[in-house]
Amino acid sequence: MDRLQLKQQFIDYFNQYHSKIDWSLFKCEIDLHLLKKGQHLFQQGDDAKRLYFLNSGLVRYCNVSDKGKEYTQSIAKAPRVVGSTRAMTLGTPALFSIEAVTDSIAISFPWDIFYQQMSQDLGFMKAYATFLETIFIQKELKESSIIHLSATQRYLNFCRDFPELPGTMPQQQIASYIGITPIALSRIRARIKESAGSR
Amino acid sequence: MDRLQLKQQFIDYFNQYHSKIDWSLFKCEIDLHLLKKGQHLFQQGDDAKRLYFLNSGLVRYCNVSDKGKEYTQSIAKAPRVVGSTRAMTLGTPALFSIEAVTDSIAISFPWDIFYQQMSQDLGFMKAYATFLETIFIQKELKESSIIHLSATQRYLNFCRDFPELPGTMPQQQIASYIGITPIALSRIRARIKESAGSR
DNA sequence: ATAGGGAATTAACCTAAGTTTATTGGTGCA
DNA sequence: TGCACCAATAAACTTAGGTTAATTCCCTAT
Repeated sequence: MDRLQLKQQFIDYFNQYHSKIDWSLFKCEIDLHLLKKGQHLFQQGDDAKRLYFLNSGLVRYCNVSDKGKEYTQSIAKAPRVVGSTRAMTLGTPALFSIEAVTDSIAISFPWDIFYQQMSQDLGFMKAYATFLETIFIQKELKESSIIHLSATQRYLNFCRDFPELPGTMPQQQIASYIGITPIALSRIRARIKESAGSR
Repeated sequence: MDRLQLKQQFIDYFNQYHSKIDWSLFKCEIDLHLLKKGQHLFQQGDDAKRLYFLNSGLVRYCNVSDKGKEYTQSIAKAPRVVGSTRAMTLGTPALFSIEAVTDSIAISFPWDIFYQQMSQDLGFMKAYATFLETIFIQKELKESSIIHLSATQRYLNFCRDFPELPGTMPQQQIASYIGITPIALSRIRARIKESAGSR
């Protein structure tokens, strides 16, 4: 799998959002990231001014609060654009790390150079806007689920949305995605199993 | 205050995100909304395919869950673009209502016509992308505050972010913004007052 | 083969917030 | 003037989830 192919996967992915993008503007240099499970694309606090494209694998966005609580904000499956919108656009340090849940492959390029080149193209901007709309809507839904649903229901939804993950991903990380402690998740799983058995 | 002035306020607002927007493309018809406190721009479940611009006043985005829990997702002060990104772009019914917290003035136009006209212009698309980046980042921060902070801390932050609102806005609504019941908020306020008195 | 370390489970206890119900306090309206 | 209604508070009780600590299980490295 060479760089050209990886780059083409990125282009194919973005074309999905808008078909008329002038990719001849895209000239910036590409970095390659081969991640082993547990390795990071970048860490909370870094200047994460690059745009990453996850060619294969699975990553999670996680951040640690002042009090040391770890929280998995988001889980992203390839193929997908990943990175910190905030860090890229405002130039502030990233508020989360991106960590490989499974071995993963990604490419990246400096956001400001890439954006400068591509923002000349209307097609790209339309695609980018659609991408932003999509991730915004996802965030709204996640917020709503945190507010309105119980931890049990959020776990069941997690199993529905990522059926391949329970078993693969450590339960601590699943718990942190749901917003609870691993102990609470363990209790919830026990209760689910029990009520399934008694039926 | 006539329509032309209200439209100009919208244009000024958007120019803030990008200065080179070709507003001659903007030809669609404008509706005017004069809202008394408590009235709605649209309601949860409506086809909210319009973009609204809040010229003056204050609104809240609120949604009611299956179980009848009300939650205030967001509070917007004029001048600001408001509306449901999801309902506009996907054409699905709105998941929240927009309600005037104080008497407010807004204008609106059909999103699809507006977008079709304005998306011809690169400057507009850059402004729109920047707008989306901004609201996405705000959502990320709100999610983080829900997960990592206690209700008490979220209340204190609310008072910091909207110093004019405690006293103006009913406490039920403040509670629903923080994600707790009015009873819980009342308890929290009592505890704060008490610990302030004992100091 | 075994010792050590992390992951998951379980139990006991604690705390924040929800629920129910009752009381107080304004505000508007007859 | 007083009634009615809603907002806010308060008290009593329940519950979900956090915290601490002990136990088991499994995997890896020696």
